Amino acid sequence: MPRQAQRTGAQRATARRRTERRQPQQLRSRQTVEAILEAVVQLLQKRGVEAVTTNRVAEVAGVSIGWVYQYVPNKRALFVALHDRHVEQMSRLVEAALITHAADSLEELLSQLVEAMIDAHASDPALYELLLTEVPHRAEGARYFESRLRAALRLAITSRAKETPARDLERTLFVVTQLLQSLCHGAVLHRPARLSLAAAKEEAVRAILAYLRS
Amino acid sequence: MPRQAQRTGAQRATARRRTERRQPQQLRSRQTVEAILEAVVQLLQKRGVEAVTTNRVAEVAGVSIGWVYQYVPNKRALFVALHDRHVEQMSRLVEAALITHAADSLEELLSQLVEAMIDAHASDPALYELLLTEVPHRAEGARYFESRLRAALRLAITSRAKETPARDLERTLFVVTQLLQSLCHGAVLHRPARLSLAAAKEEAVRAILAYLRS
Amino acid sequence: MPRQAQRTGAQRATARRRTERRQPQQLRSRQTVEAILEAVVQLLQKRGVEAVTTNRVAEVAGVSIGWVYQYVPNKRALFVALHDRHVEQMSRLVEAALITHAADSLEELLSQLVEAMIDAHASDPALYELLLTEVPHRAEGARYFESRLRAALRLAITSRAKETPARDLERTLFVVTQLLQSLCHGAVLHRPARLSLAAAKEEAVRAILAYLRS
Amino acid sequence: MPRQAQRTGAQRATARRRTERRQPQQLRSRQTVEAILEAVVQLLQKRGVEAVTTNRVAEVAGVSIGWVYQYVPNKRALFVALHDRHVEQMSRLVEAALITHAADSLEELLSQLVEAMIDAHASDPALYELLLTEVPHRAEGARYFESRLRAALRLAITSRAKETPARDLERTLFVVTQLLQSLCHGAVLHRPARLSLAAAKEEAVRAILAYLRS
DNA sequence: CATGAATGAGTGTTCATTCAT
DNA sequence: AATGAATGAACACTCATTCAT
Repeated sequence: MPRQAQRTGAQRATARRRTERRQPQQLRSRQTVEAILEAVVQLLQKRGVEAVTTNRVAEVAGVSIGWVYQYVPNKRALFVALHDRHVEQMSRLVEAALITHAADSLEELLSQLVEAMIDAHASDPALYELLLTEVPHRAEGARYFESRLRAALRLAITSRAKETPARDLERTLFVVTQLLQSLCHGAVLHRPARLSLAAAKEEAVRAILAYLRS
Repeated sequence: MPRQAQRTGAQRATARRRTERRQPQQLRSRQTVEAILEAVVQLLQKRGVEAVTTNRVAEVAGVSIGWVYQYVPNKRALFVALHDRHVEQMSRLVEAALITHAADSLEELLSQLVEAMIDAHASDPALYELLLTEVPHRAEGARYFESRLRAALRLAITSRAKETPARDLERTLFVVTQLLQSLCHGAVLHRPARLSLAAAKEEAVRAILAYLRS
Repeated sequence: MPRQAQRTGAQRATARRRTERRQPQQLRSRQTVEAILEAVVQLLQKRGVEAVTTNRVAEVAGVSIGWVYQYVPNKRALFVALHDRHVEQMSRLVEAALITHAADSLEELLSQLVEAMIDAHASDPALYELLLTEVPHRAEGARYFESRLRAALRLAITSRAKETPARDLERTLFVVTQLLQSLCHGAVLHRPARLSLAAAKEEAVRAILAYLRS
Repeated sequence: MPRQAQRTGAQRATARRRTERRQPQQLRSRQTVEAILEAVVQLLQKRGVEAVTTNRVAEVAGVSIGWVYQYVPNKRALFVALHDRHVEQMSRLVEAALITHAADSLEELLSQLVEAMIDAHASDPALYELLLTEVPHRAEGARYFESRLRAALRLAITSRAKETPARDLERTLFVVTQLLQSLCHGAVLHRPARLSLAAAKEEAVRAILAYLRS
């Protein structure tokens, strides 16, 4: 993830206590940030974006408002952190799948990738939608995710050169990255009622393969 | 787009004076709304979402704040209207292309569609990105656009049955709708530096055709 | 009623058209004011004080907002006029009873007075209470009513000198005026659940007579 | 006075920190509320109801507007609190007199009651009048005061049974409550110029006794 | 470290009032 | 005469943020 202006506050705070109990503090702050983000999610789910106020977040997280400002420089950073966390989770998912199925066929790998990405969102589509539509977010986050996804796919495709006709890799990666994302995203959020989730997954893989093999 | 509660105020006012000056009033209010939305866009571009306050919008639009509230019931509706307008423009674009190229091949049609959709956003990518990331919007808008796009594509595909192998239309439409959107959207906003816009367009068409012909 | 700054607007308007159609105009404006006040009452009853806005009053009265301002200089005057109308109605009631029962005993007269005043309010106690508690009103109105009531009672008592022991008339009138008002008012608005309206009326007369005869 | 929703905020805040600084906090909030109400009174006296805006109240009270909203949920509650405070003061006055003069005759007690109630208002009749005519208030407040006054008078009268002929207590209490209130109220606000305050007091007692002994 | 009392700038919105037609 | 479109001052209220303790 690119350097974040928003983390500066927390970083400064951390810098201040370089010498002693560094590790425990790290853990502590990680946990605190996690609790805070969880509070944001809870408020988002139960009461919508409008209900997300810094004071309420602190209350739900069970910490004081002052403590929140030790880790998060301002409200916006709260949302940014939320998106970043999501991006990080998704990236890890993708990378894990890539490694786990390094020996499998492209079809198998894509199938697993689609499965993982869809399932990650399907557990709470409403929250995911809220995140995309109502919670302000830097496009940067999405771009960062795409760059990691692209890197992963580059590896996946180049290491399986024989399965696909040789073509401009840059173009291919751009397209595959978009397809993978939009088909998973669409399967969860915009799938027509008459299309089952399983069918959507199947078709997503089909589409990507069709492109790669063309 | 589904009927909008937000327009009701103006509609009621118009309804009251059935007989005289109907057209002028219609135009007037249409123009006013347009001026207001333009003011929102301007503020968005020049000073970001945070700067969009109802009073500022009125000022920039050159109307009184009271007048704004005659046409827009609250701030949120301002953003909704902005998204709706965008969705409407895009829908018209798609439908126009469909009709204009009714006699052309699928490849030609898709090519034109991609061209039109990309160009529509490429004029001000920053604004488009802002709209998607920072300006809160009901997912409904996107879903409505997709339904119109899907309807258009259904027509395009079924009327060219011989060009593509027969397959589950529902699945096909779902996929093509996603591909078209994400490839255009991605070409404008997430295209890697090394990929030209023209190349992205070309590759988008390639990808969709590859899927359709598979 | 003392000269009212609030009527000035209407008076000016009337003065402007001295020469022609004087009578019809008079009637017209009287009716308009009446319609306006009726609209205020309606809004008061159905939706509370907060709902009474000049624009809504005009709408309910079926006249234009500009037309309202021809007769009522500002919102406050609307409330003042409402109170004034009420005071006028009550005053007339008292005076009519006085004249109608000029030949009757003091007891009979008081009985009729109490009956009339209570009945006048009992038809819509809620509205009456709203008028007293929520609708701002100059104390002047109440004082004016008291002065007319006092004058009426002076006539009633002095003309029946033999029925009561001679005493300081000023004191007597002050007390009787207060008793009559508060007992009627109280009978309608503050009567304990276990006390019937009839009993309250009876007891009111009893109390006033007891004082007068003491 | 019935439990007030308006106080809940402060109460909850106090409850949260059970162990320490309880008393100071209590005092603090009590003082703050008092300062706020005093500010309302000041604005009322000097500039009228229209001048009472929440921001101005905060300013005059010497606290921040945010702080005001910690104790008072909305503007209306400000007025309600003002009335409640007044009702509470009057009730205490009545009850204190009742106890102080428990051993005295009914005449003496009534005399003291009248004295106390009139003096309480006579210090600033204009403010009192404003409160009744311009400051919106729930009728509930008045009813609550009457119920406390009635309870006090019930005790006073039943404990002096030999002084008055036995009669329907409910009726008697209703009447005496009204008389006491209206004569005191009237003595302060509606007394004719030619009647001294002392005379009004005297006559008030006379009237109540006359009724009780009849 | 950690708190949470206190702040007050800034917001969305209303509605009394005017005045060109 | 009569309208009602248009105004914009003013308001109630919120909430991100600070800082003394």
